[in-house]
Amino acid sequence: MPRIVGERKDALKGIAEVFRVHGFDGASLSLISEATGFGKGSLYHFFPGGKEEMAEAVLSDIDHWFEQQMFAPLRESGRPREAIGDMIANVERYFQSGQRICLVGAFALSDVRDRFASRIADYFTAWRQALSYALQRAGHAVAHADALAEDAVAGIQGALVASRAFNDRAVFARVLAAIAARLLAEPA
Amino acid sequence: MPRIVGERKDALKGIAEVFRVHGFDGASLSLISEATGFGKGSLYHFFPGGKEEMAEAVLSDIDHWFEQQMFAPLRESGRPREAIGDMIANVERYFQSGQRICLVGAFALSDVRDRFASRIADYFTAWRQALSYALQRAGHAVAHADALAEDAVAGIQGALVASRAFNDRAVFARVLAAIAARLLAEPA
DNA sequence: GTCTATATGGAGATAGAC
DNA sequence: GTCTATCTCCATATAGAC
Repeated sequence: MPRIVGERKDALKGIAEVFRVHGFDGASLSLISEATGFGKGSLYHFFPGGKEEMAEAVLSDIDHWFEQQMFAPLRESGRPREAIGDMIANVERYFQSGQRICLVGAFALSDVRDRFASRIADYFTAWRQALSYALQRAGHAVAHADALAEDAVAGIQGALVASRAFNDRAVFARVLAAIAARLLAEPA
Repeated sequence: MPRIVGERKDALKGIAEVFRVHGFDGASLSLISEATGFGKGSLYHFFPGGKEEMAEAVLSDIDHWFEQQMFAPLRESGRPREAIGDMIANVERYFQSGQRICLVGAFALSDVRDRFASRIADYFTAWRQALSYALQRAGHAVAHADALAEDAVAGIQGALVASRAFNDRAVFARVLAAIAARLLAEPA
């Protein structure tokens, strides 16, 4: 008997989770089918382009979420220092203290990087720019703000790798705290 | 006609490269066969445990290389600040300005982490300890040295992710320079 | 829109001749 | 120690009934 009628967006969260845990290559359609509750037929109905189209949709979804929850506040807040503090707290929550990795970062490190290169670069570029702009409004010179922002965005990825490597979420907390301290230090 | 007789160690570099580029799952025996010049028969003769044993051997090889080239000098040099500077230069060279990723870091981020958890943790732990010890001899208090070392080890991984994400080796150079500046700052 | 059945290819791994 | 042939399994993707 057919399940309740669904739509494309209902599958996205489950697909994202499978890509996050198993990577693009390791994300088999069986796993995706299990995680979403949709059969292969339905999945190909929603995503005729197969896994590639699923990954595009997931990356687009993540981009949208970060834009709204992380980047826009950094760009628009009247209290830039506060917005930076909120970003750190959001990072801690979103990545679950390092227990959950960054799908975009993992793709960047893997052999599918070239296939999704522009989406990956856009995500990181938007983050760096939004953070740099907040730092500038907080009183930093442009060049210094750019450097700090780039260092922080990279540092967060490093914190994720390291906390998984050490298998210790405390590592994530400590490295993130060090990044926060650099971002929130008084402008020279 | 059979090729010149080889041995296990002749295959390691090629196998490592395939794992680095394609990840554990993406590293098919065909690719490994092509990269090493050995047929599947020979590969299974050298590594009866298949891909798993190949990965163990590669990780062990990398561990050995880093121990000799990077960790031992950090632990033993009479000029710790100089040793730290050398480490940065070695990192720049080894990872080819971010064009070459860290196999251990990539494994840590992927779903094979649990399978090789202790080797991965050992590699990062040895690095962190060796660097912290050099920082202590350079005049830092133990707690500060530990924190600086952890931040730097994580930061290098982040620099690799970011430079691939931005597809810009200048990112690697800049982030690595920022890490070096923190490591070489005068002790408080 | 959902499902089952199936096509086709390539995966990891093994056997055995040389 | 090397190779080719082969086994089995599961991958992505498709076709078509409901």
